[in-house]
Amino acid sequence: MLTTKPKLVKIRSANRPQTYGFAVHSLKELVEIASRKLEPQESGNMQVCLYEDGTVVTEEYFHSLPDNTKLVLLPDGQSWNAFAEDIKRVLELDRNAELLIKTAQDLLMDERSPRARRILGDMQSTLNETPELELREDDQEWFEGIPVRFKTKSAYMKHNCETRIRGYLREVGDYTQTLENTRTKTEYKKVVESLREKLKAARYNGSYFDRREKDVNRLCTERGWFFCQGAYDENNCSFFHSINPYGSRESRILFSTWNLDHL
DNA sequence: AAGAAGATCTCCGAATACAA
DNA sequence: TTGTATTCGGAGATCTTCTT
Repeated sequence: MLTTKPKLVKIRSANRPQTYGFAVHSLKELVEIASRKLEPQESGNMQVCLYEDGTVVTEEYFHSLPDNTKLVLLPDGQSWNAFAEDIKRVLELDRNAELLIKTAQDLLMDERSPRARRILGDMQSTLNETPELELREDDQEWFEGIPVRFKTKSAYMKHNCETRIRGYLREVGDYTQTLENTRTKTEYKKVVESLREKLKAARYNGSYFDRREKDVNRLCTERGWFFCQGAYDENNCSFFHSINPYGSRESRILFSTWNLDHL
């Protein structure tokens, strides 16, 4: 019996990144053995797509593929988006962080396009952030320029919030002088006084920036992420603005320009 | 004369420094 | 710890100058 040369392919399932190599004589054969190996629990019909762009592979097309083409096995009708898969891989930060930083650095060296440089630069600095560190002794760079009495990031952020709120309050108080009408003026003063007492009782809401606080008291996540809440007349931010001032000195400084309401 | 480019002014929020 | 004055930098508005 004449045996034709088998086709060599690499194939993975849609759900798992592990790739397997097979040597087969037809697409039909590939679907059979790959299904058994990769998706033994799937009972429905399966199809094969190109990993690269999701093109569905037919029997005829299969024979024209070069050896070692990367393929994906998935249920009939389901489409494959390699781009989404690549992004997902990049986002598996914990597993890939070091490799990613190195790769981004290398690419950045040769990259000329400003847009690509920006994306790579952002990625690199985001990956380099160390929000998990909390103590001054562990992240001295973060504390550069901050009085020595602050030993933890959270304590400083809390203080930072208090002074900010006091600043706002002061501004509101200063506005009194611009009022002409005496009755309005006294009423306004009363409101400001009441506001002052309430804020004082609430310790100037320092807990807003303190990630050690209970969920209801803080505006950030337990890791220190703040999300833009959208403009004052909207319920959320359509741009998904976010920042973690606990991550790096730069983010901490940048955060001081944040108003959390889009301005 | 019109539009582009540059310079200047003004306002605001936050940082900083200092006092109480 | 809290309050206050000063400084700094960014951003927008406005005015001025330059170019065509």
